[in-house]
Amino acid sequence: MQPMPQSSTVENYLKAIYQAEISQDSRGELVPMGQLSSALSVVPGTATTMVKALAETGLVLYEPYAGVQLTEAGQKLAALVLRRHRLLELFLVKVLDMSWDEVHEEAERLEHAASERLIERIDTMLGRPSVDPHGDPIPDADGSIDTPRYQSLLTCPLGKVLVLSRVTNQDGEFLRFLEGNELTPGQSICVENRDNAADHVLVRRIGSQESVVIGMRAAATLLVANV
Amino acid sequence: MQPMPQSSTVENYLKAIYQAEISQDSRGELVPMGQLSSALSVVPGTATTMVKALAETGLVLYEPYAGVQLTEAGQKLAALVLRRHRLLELFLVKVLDMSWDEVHEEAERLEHAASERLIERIDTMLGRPSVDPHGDPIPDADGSIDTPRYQSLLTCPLGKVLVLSRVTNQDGEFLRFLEGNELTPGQSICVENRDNAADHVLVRRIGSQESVVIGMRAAATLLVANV
DNA sequence: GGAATTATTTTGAATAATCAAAATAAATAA
DNA sequence: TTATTTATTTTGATTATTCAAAATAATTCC
Repeated sequence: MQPMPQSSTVENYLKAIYQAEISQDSRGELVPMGQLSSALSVVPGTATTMVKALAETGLVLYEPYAGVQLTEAGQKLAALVLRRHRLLELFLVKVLDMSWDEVHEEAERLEHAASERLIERIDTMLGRPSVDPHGDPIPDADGSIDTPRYQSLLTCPLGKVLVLSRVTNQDGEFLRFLEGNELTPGQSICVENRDNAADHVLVRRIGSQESVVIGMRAAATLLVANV
Repeated sequence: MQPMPQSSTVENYLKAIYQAEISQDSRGELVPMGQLSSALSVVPGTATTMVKALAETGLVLYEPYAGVQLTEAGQKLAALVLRRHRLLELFLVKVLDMSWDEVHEEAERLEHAASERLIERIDTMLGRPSVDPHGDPIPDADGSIDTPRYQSLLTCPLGKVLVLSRVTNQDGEFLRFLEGNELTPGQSICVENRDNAADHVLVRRIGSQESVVIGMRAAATLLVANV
């Protein structure tokens, strides 16, 4: 276990592995190199090299040809990066009045520059919030995170009033589309129909007459909770 | 003139050259490599190498064995880095309630991560301020800066009521010392005595009974204006 | 003005992060 | 199970930034 490097590159690798791990349908699985390298937009060989170095420092476990997995220490660091990211996003939206479709990129850079001290201030100022503007849960200062198991628009019951709770898709274009239709976290909605042939779902915001057609791919990123 | 790199290293070099240039007693002088390398805490050879690369991009003019100087383009970029730094400092103090002795380091990192867009928001929110918490002038968005010519505690008249306007020393220890004695920008003060033999000056804040003894080295960093 | 000192540049090497492309292993299909 | 396809790893280079130490230029000091 080597002295741990602390570059933004390392933080980005840990974050990517972390997010791949939690989005894995079945838990406890190794993240394959191909998935990691494309998440980070590097060629596969680069990811292999980097992950081997990370393994030296004890932040990840690496199994050749199988994949990579965070250790306890790696998980904690990754959660803290995510914490910084999400608190910054919320801060930019609430305090600086930026729009939710532009804060992701900004936070992507600031998360590596903001000190623990600054993040603490922001957390306090925002009243220790539990989710960011996209409904993503914010890890607390010791790295623990509470991730509610939501259903997506693809799996939730039809015709029932539900609360749109989380959007796991940072694409600015898509977020502006949602905002334009008032489909933002906290809104009550109802899935009126799901058409597999047409590959889309029909969503209506409670209080609106119009329903919105969303492709299945995109609909999978909209998560809902019971009222 | 090559495609311009845009790393935080480049920004730090430009900023250091810029600040060396304006603190130069006589203007229009080249900044020697030794001065630059020690400002950046790198060995002289490193500064030479980097400056030669910067010269390729057209951001600086380099004369071997003489020194370096910013071009028009380099000046503008440096001013924008300084703008980001100073707006961030003020923002951290005003909005996040951080203390003026801790914001320098924080801004030192954030200045390379904050987008023009974010800086614009901050500038607006703060009401387009002209100086940061240390009284350092904030360049505007097109890189122009208005630097009033202040006198220091070493050159100002004795026994006259003056306004402490700027502190050109970011050392946290020193700033806490000043704050402890309420010697912060905006306060009215008076230099009661200057003792060359003892290498110190005697300053009194108007409204206080006690006067404070400050060494000449440090006193040179306190700048004052007429009331 | 030549010797000693100081500043600057050069050279050679190191580290972090990356890519391209060849080599290899694993998975899939026939 | 052999051949093919796909994923992963290795190898050799490259770029940015840095340092140590040798070489060189400039300055200062009798």
